[in-house]
Amino acid sequence: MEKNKKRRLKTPAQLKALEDFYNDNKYPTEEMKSELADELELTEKQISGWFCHRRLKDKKMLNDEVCANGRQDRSSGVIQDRGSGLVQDSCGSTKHVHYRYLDPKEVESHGLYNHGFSAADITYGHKNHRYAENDSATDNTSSESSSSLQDRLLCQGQDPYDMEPSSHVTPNGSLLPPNTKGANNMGHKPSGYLKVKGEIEHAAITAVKKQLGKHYREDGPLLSVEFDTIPPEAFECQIADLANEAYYAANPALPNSPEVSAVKKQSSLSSRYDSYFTKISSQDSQMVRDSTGEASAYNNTKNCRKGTKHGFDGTRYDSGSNPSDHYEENNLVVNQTDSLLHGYENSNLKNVQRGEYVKSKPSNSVHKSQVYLDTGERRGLNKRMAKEEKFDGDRKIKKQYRDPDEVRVLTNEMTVCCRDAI
DNA sequence: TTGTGTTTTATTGCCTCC
DNA sequence: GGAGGCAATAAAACACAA
Repeated sequence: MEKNKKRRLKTPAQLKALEDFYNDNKYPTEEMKSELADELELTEKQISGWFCHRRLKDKKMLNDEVCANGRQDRSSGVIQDRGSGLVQDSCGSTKHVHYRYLDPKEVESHGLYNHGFSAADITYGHKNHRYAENDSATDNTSSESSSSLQDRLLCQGQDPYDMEPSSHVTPNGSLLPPNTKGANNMGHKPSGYLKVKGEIEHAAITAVKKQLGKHYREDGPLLSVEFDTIPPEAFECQIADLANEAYYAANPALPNSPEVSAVKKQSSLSSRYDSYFTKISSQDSQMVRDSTGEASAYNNTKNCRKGTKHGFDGTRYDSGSNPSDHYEENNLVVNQTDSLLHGYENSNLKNVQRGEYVKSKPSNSVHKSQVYLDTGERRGLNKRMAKEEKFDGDRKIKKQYRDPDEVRVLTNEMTVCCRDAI
């Protein structure tokens, strides 16, 4: 007690090691803690405490982000619809509400269908603050596999906010329970009826709505209504096909779209690319020297995370040096300038598949960083974020002017590896 | 330099699970 | 009942504006 009377700050090296370890495993075992304690010359108690507080911090940031995002969605007129049943009251506090107050039709009429699954949902977990980014650079195998948010993020493929209906719908169309793990990670744990209504039913409604596409009509029947068996010739109407074509043309990423098979093919491949690019980018951030020959000084934990972003920058360079390679494979026309300006979004293949949506609504991750930095709500965080943003920005500039040969090398590496993956 | 706000660390109590 | 985790709290350390 006497010794610990005055708390001691962890050294940067200790923090780095702890963060690294935390990114790999949020819940270390006794042996791990012991090893870590030995390595870092700390007590197991300190290690346990640090991990405990670190988890709390993650959780807190997660909640903050949910609130911030909720406010933003609200201000843009979009009702919260993330399968969690979250809405916000007039004070901005987050609440779980009974579903009867959240009419799916009303949700749709507010543009959920057209915009609700935009980048906001896809990149919702893509935190902008420092710890969130960190997690994106590692394979999170922990029990929470949360975000950090998990975000959690691009390379994890397990975004707690990623409520892609496809993950809830089996090939035969039956609905599976949503990823409750992800729901738990939201930091809001409704119980009993609300839990069922909020997590399962809403995800089901969302999935059905997405499958129905424009055929989901405001004046249509309730989703729970059972119908008589439809005669086999019922779907032979050409008008329906025409309608489908028109709609699919505008929404190539819809599950029912004729292009969906191609997109799906890309999807499975993309996820592999995503994870590989993450690894590459992680290595990239550690190994690649910039054009000035200056060794990268960013190979600490934080910047491994940032490496994820830059990893996508790498893919962006790839697509930039040969614009046709990347996007044409997806049968999507993406403005090259746009891809450079919004490279992070567009280079995320998940988002590319939803290019229309991404373009229709700015990325939430971008929004969030702006909100945080502009409003000054979180002063301390903002200060640090601003510093890191600046740091990151400088780095971006450096990377943008990196020797193209290096980019080419990376591109080739990726190509080879992707070929292997195939 | 000082006051204030934020972050980090340590402690404690409660809860859940085995 | 013990172990581990979570949440609340206190206080030191830190950052920054006036």
